[in-house]
Amino acid sequence: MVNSEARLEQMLDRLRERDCRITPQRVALLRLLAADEGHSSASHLYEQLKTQFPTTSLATVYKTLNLLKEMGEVVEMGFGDDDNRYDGARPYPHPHLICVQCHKIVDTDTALAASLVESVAADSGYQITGHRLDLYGLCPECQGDGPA
Amino acid sequence: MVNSEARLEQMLDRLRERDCRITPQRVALLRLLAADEGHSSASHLYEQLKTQFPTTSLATVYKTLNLLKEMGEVVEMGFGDDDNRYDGARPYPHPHLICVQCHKIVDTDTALAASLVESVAADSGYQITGHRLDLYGLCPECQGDGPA
DNA sequence: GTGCTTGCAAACAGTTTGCAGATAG
DNA sequence: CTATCTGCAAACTGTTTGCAAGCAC
Repeated sequence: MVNSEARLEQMLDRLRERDCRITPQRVALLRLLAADEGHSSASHLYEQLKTQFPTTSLATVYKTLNLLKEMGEVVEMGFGDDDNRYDGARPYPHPHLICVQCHKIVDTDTALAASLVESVAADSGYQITGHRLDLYGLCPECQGDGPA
Repeated sequence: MVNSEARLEQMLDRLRERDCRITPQRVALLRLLAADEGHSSASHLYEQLKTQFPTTSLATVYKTLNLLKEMGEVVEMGFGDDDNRYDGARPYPHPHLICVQCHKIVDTDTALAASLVESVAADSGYQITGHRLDLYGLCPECQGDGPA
């Protein structure tokens, strides 16, 4: 797990590089993202921010999120049915484990992902630039609980 | 590539099993899905259907798509930014190659996907029920074309 | 002081739902 | 004949945009 304060500083630096203003709202949002409070959705992040900035709006959250996404500092994960989730702690492709019951999203890492990408790239002639790997299943806690 | 007529019949049988009515609109939609006209979106399928059924509506497309999804005969792929795509030719998890330029989606198969899933499952303690693997890149045709 | 940022509200797009008439079985 | 399906229109939800006031620099 990366140090979330270091990650926060890193994102702030990237914002400064781009001559973006460092507002308290942005710092608070970046802190949430850097701490990886569990691949939150925009509205979840908004709820958390409201405790510190009661007048903040979802639009601001989305604007900042889009800015970070453009900068490549945050990865947006879209699902058809659910709202999008944002991964700011580790903004590079890595497999996600998604619990189908509690909807928790966990990061993983495996060298196999890279070899899989290479192998498919070689077979297909595609020039691979990125990927997304989501594994759906029951997390250990939910296996004990039995179905809802 | 599977035989799309056979796949069509298979889907029709599954509908009959469930005592669902076989309407001309449904047959036409299933035919499009079975032929795998390139992981179409709902509105693309709708456009194609309109040439045969000028009065058809998007709602009907969605209703049938949701029915098939429930039955597990079609896989819905959601993206945050784009509309959802539907894969009816091969309704089981397999890696997709997605061209970042022409947005074409191609099916692939690799044994590595299965070993990757097993490996992560073993490491994590998750009971994996499904997965989704999308590789983004430039397809061979678009590599030649250069950037837009 | 300048102009980027905020936050409100309204606009937007894709998807879903309700319902009356049509139709498969 | 009856229950399901169709197709229209309206509702819904998550996301984006426009704009005036506020604030970082």
